Amino acid sequence: MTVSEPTPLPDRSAEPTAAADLSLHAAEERFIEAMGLMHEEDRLPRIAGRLVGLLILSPDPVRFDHLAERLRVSRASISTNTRLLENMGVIQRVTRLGDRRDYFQINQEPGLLLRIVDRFRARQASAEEMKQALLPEPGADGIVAERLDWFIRFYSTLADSLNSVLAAMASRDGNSGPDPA
Amino acid sequence: MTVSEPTPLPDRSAEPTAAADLSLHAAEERFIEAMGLMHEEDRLPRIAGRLVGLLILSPDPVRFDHLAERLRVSRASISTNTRLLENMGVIQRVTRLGDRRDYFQINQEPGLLLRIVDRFRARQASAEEMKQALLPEPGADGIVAERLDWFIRFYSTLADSLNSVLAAMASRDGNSGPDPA
DNA sequence: CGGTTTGTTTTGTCAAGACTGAACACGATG
DNA sequence: CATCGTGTTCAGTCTTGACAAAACAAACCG
Repeated sequence: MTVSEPTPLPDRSAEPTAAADLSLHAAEERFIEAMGLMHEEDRLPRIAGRLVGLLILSPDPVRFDHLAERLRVSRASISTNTRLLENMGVIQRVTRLGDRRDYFQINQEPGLLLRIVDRFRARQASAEEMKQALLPEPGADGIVAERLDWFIRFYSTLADSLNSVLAAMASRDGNSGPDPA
Repeated sequence: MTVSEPTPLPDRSAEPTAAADLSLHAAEERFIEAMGLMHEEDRLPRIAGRLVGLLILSPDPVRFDHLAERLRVSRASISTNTRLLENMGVIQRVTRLGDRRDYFQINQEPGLLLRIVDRFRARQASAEEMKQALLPEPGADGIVAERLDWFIRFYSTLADSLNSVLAAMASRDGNSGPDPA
């Protein structure tokens, strides 16, 4: 017999507070959906974004199958997207002695942001390459070179300032060690 | 009408094999394709990005049908995407007395960048809303609130610094008005 | 061993949307 | 008027990628 659920009772494995644990408040759902949409803008699967949202809101690591339940998606999707986020350094897989299930928690958020910096740098680099290629032909158009300069300056300044924001926040995080409650 | 060459050559304006005018150097093509990819990341059609790339490299306004030729796409696509970019304020349609064709030139680039700021602000707002909704329940988890704070602070700082970069570059641009050649 | 739990990979379906050719609108022009 | 030149809109095709179900793998248990 496959996964049989004849019992309508929520007698989950060991959680008496299961109801409070699995259901999501309206505001939480809104936040999670918003995160889904946001990450979709960044060309990540919507489920990946929802995963990030859910994990941000979860103080403790969340079990693999609970992720599937709470987001109401297939385990396959959870597997794919957790691995994706793990490789990007956005979330972290944690395990426990004597427990062969996987848990996940959010990382202190650099992953996604470094990605943004990379994108800016790529744009800068592309304009720089173009500028180089333009040099041999000086005659035609100073205006094009000017535009490329603007482009380069903008994206490099942007990437730099983003980096410094990141650094500042990282250092400020240093003191706020998560005290064991 | 701005003649692009000092015309030591006979008029070959209608010649499709006009090497200098219509064909793109390898570096130009690379740049244009890179711009296509970049804008695709920002959920704009690839052709729109190529259009931006081509117009950045074009000192003078480019004719509608030349856009289609040089990018080797249909006129329909040019129509759709030029209008899209026009509405976003990225490019500008210009016309000439006694000439019923449309020409296009790149704008001094604010359009796309303000868009980025908006996205950051949206993320900040979403986290702020969640933080508010979290307040009534003080008991559970200071760590979640901490994470949301981090999120909020990051994106607000980011949007601010981006804005100031934009402002700085705009003021430095003051001299480089669109000069009549 | 067979069976169970847990996560992964594969395969197929479906939707979104980019792009095109064709039809269209509309002014200019002979 | 018929026709051309110019750009727009519509309808259809085709690609891409997210997602789920099912098959699979591997560790564990009896």
